[in-house]
Amino acid sequence: MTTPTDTRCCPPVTEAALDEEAAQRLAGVFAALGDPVRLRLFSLIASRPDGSCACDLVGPLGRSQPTVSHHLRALHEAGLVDRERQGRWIWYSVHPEALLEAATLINC
Amino acid sequence: MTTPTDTRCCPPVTEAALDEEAAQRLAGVFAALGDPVRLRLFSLIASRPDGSCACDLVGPLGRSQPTVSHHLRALHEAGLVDRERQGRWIWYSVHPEALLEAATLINC
DNA sequence: TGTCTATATTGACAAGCATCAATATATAAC
DNA sequence: GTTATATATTGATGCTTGTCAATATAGACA
Repeated sequence: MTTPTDTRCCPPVTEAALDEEAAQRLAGVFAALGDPVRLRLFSLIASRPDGSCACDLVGPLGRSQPTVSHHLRALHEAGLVDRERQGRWIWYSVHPEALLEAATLINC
Repeated sequence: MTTPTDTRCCPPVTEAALDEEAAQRLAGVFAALGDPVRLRLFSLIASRPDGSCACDLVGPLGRSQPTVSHHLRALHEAGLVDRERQGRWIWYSVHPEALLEAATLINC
């Protein structure tokens, strides 16, 4: 059983100013979405219900494989995507918590 | 008379992948929120119903006046805040459209 | 006019980041 | 074992960005 609510979640930005610690954490999430290539990458993963194989993410972006891998790592470290090995492939899928907190903040 | 709805608004990220043009535009909004100082700055403005005088935004952030002015310009250029001169002071307030589109995208 | 105050701009610097080619690692299949 | 494929890491490069001190701009008021 998991906790139903994220205890770190902040109220909408219209209700209270952020403290430094929350700003640091949430800015990391927004920064991860703040690059056009990475945002498209994230949207490619999110738009497939079961996630995406990394091998399917290189072509559509017009960037080299190392660059895509670098961005996937950034999304993962920001808490936005999960990765799971499946044989020779690695499967990426949305990790909803970070996205939820970010959405809650700006959902006014 | 202004258009009542923003025709550029995108469906949630779980429904469709972004094209390059939309990714460019939305990444700009997320990038503006992707710095801790700027995110706190934005939250300070957003948490006051009538907006904030720039003069009230320098103190709480622990940054120099030029740095705060620089970040205010970044928020304004990203479409996140409006500015309005009121005598000797300049009033900043949330410009909801860009925030709405960003929130719609990640509100899953 | 001149002075005071609020805000913006300029210029410089260091740190960070997006990108790629080359290489490494890891799994699968033979 | 070897070979092939998928992904990650390393190292280098050029561009961007956050920051401040110094300066400029612009409005208010005497």
